[in-house]
Amino acid sequence: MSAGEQRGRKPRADVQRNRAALLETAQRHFLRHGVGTSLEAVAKEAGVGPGTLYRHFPTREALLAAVLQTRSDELVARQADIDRLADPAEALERWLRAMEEYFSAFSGLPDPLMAAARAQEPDNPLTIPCHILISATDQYVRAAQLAGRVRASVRGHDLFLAACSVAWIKGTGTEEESLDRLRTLIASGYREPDTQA
Amino acid sequence: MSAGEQRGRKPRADVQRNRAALLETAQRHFLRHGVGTSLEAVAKEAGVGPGTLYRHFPTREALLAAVLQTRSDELVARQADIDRLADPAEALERWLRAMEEYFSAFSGLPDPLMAAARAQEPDNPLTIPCHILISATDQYVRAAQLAGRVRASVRGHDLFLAACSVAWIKGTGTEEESLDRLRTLIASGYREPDTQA
DNA sequence: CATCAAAACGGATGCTGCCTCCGTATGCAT
DNA sequence: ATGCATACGGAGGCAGCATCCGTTTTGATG
Repeated sequence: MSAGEQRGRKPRADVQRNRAALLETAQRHFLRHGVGTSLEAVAKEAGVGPGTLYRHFPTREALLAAVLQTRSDELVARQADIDRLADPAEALERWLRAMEEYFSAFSGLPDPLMAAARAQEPDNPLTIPCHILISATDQYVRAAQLAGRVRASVRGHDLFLAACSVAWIKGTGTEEESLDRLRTLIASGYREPDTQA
Repeated sequence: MSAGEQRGRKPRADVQRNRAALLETAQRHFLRHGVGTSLEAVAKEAGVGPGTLYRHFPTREALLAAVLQTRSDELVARQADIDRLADPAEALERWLRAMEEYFSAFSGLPDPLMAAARAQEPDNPLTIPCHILISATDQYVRAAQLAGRVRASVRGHDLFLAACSVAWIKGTGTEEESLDRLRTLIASGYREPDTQA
């Protein structure tokens, strides 16, 4: 073993090419047909055989998680903006909307997400991201509670579920107006009633 | 045509037998495996061919609607009890829980339900039941609003969506404790804040 | 540059489930 | 008992999943 050698031989070029093509194609298909889209079709359009797809991504969730990585990064980026806000209540609100949009990235996404959030399946590639989101939500909730803007009984996990629900309903094709009514209802549910006046 | 004859010849015996067997078996399979269960398996276990199943119930939704009929009747029965309550706020609450239980009858039920509720697909056999439920919810909401117990901005449709959401989350295997927290949150969202004290 | 072995490819394959079509069987009326 | 409308049921075509293995590609080595 020569010094400076990093982990065996150099990764093959075709591996990276195929992985990139698969991710790109998968994203398009998830966008157009939802998370239940045909993986065979994805492989074919990416110009690889089914075997190659399954070698790169052993399960649908693995592919989904990889495609979602980009969007996770965007979410983290937004977090920086949100953290800059002075009002913790507004920060929470914005964060919830950002999460909801993330959940709505593809139709049908909330289902595998909930499955991953629930479980102690450490091998589910979506589990970690979910728990990160729940923790983050809890942070925002606590901050808003310290400012007396959110009821003390509320937990981050509750609002994670709420955001997931709204995303799920959105995915079923409900009109935006109904969604707004529901969001308002939920907001009334977690906000501390005004003590003034 | 002799008098007293009703609508052509008497319905065949095997038709009714098969229909009953299919409904019974389907209910068991929906309970055990959710609404996505294999219809072939249902047919086989009911002792009929796939063709027979599809002749009786052309789509999965049709079978689902037929199986759900029993439970719809139970819901109507409960309505009688609920209507007897003096407190309209409590009536609304009970009604929401009854609906939620109905939505949770089988895992995965909320999805086809939402699809039916949204659409102007008059041929979807679940559409009518859904709209009935929405109207009923609106009644309870209005009554509670007249008593000043529910915010004026709330619509029956909103709470229908909320109940459906909770049922959906329940179906993903979330613990009962989390569900209760969410129900509480939603209740805080639609209830008129106490003006007393 | 030629050679080699590891690594990756990809498609044939077996499986399950959906839904339809049509030759056959069944049961009601006469 | 007979006839005919009605219903049956399974074979068959299709699509998608996931795997396995013979073949090809690729980077390393001298």
